[in-house]
Amino acid sequence: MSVMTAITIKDVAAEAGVSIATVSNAFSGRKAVSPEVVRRVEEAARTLGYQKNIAASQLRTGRVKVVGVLVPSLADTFFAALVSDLEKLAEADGYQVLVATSGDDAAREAAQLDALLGWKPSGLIAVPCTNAIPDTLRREMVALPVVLVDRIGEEDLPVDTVVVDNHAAGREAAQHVLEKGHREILIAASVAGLRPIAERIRGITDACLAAGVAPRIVELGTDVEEGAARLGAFLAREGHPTAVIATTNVTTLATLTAFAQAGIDMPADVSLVGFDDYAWMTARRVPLSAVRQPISDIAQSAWSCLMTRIGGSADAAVRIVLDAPLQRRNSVGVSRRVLDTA
Amino acid sequence: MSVMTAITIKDVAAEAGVSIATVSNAFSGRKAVSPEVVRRVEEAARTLGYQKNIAASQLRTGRVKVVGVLVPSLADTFFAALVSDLEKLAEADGYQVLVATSGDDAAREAAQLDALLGWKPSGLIAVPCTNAIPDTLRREMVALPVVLVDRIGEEDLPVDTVVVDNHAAGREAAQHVLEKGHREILIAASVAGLRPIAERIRGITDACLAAGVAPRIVELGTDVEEGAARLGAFLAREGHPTAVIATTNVTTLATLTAFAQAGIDMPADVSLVGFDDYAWMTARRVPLSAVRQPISDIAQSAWSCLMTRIGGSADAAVRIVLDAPLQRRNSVGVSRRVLDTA
DNA sequence: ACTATCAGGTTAAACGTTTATATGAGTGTT
DNA sequence: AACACTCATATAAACGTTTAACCTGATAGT
Repeated sequence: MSVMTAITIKDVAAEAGVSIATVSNAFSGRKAVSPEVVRRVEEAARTLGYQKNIAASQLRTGRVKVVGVLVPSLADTFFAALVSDLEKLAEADGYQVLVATSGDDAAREAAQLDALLGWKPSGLIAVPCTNAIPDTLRREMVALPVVLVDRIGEEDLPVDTVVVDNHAAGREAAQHVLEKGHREILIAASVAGLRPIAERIRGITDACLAAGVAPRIVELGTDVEEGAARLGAFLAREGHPTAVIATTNVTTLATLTAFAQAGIDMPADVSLVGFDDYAWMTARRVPLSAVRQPISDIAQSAWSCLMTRIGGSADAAVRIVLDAPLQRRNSVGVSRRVLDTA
Repeated sequence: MSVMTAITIKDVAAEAGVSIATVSNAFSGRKAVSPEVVRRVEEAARTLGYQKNIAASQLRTGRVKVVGVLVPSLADTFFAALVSDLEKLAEADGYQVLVATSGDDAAREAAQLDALLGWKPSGLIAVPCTNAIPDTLRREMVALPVVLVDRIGEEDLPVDTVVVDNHAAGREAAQHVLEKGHREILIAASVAGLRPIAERIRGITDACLAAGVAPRIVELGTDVEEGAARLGAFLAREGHPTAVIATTNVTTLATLTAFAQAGIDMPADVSLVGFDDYAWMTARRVPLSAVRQPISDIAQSAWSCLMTRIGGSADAAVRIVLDAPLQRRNSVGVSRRVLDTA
């Protein structure tokens, strides 16, 4: 065992007694190679433990089966699940996924994007962290297949987008609590400026206004602890609503935490509609009613858009809008107002 | 806008009126370049939107700031959180992370490992999906810095490992429920054959046996729905224990789901100690007592081991064992047996 | 029997970097 | 004025792969 230099196609060629071109052809199958030689090459590769150097390969061909995926955070279950699904789809198509997280910070997002692009991936799926599309990305969009997901701040983007019908989702959630007689409704938003959140809020507000009710809004941020503290303070200061609608899974958790800390019983004291749908929401004495984002459909749609573009399609950009249906469970009770008058 | 070929260092050199070597030096700083030229190069790069081709760079140098991370699944919060932490640490050190998931399938694991290794990363952090180390990995371990985390089936591996003291964690959980007077204890295991799970079970069993109690075990697998169904069936068939100790976050969720479905009140009817510690565990009327795995410490340890190895250390392999302390909250009640005799 | 085709193989060039080596222009020193 | 020395820049080779172009027999068609 000498200097331990990596095994290249050259070593395999020597071991199999053929030229390197033949080895390459034997692997890729682009040119006919006799079965006997293929066997020798494969055997040589196996005994030597040969691994193709992807960098060299991609340098030569200019293409590589890699797609970049950029999300705000893997600590948020929604994005982790999304990436997980994308990864499975990618694997099925023989692609490798390069994951980067922006941490909801525009500067980091730009830096991560640069790093990602350095790999010259064949495509990119991104959940921007703000409404603004980073410059690097905007420039790249014309040349590189890009699919934007979830946080889309602008209309008429020149790339495919996959979003959820946030307005409808908000409306449905609001209608549900309104039907149960609630009139004092609080919206537990994460960051109201974010487009999807703004849409959800608008959906809720529209439905409420149609029923002559004015909902209130509190911003809880993107951290559970912090959000619980803020909501706790709000409740102590402003008094309890009869129903809360949370607009993200993080605010749902923050709300539940605040309820637990303040000894608020759900749904007896306050009702709640959560957002997103995870196992922990049903693993409770009172299973949560929640707006279910169709994560695997989102992943599926984004992936097939990307594959179509990588396949060379130059069709006009499509905008896929998916439904986020309300899962009615037991966390929304009939309002006391209704019960009393009954 | 002609044929849209990517911008290379050559274009930058032409634009700045210098040679490509100077451009390279201007970026890397390995050789002195006059400030004026550096400025011109940077400006040229900016106006052209130049992005270094990492593949070419890595081909030439043989090194690249990338580490592979292989975990069983990103859908499991534990691994998602681990990857998230590793990603942050990597970014701080200027490394990119290549994520792959094995889906708890040995064949997929081997395939993903091959794909990962094709990038010739400078290191690898892996959570093997079974007790057995894949051959590819075993062969690579001598040349490539590797850190194994969590699922370690063998002792005396030639690489650094980071694990949790699972035996102690199990013991502590068991002692807690024993102290509260419980004698009918059920272990909700995921897959008893997995080394960390086996250790946890052994820890629980040892503590129980010392108290003259024989715990029972039920295997629930790695899926929440499935696990809840299995536990439901077990409970219906065998009757209720007074306390359940879950050995993973998934089995914790499965147990809670089964409790909710069967209308079992916790802790009045049955007590529970969960595993791992997430926001949803405290966002409840009865916050869960659970064994808290120190995820960020695990990530931190694994990362610094890897960096040391990449730095060239040839010290003997270290084995880092971290504590997983029990978080005592309200899901373990005093057993009825004790209450009655009091 | 001569040519066209084809299968199976080789040679060499190219991809975009980095870097060892060469070059050349200043700047002191003698 | 000749020399050594430094500093900034240029030239060219190398990394491991793919692939166009070329070569050699063998087979088939006329």
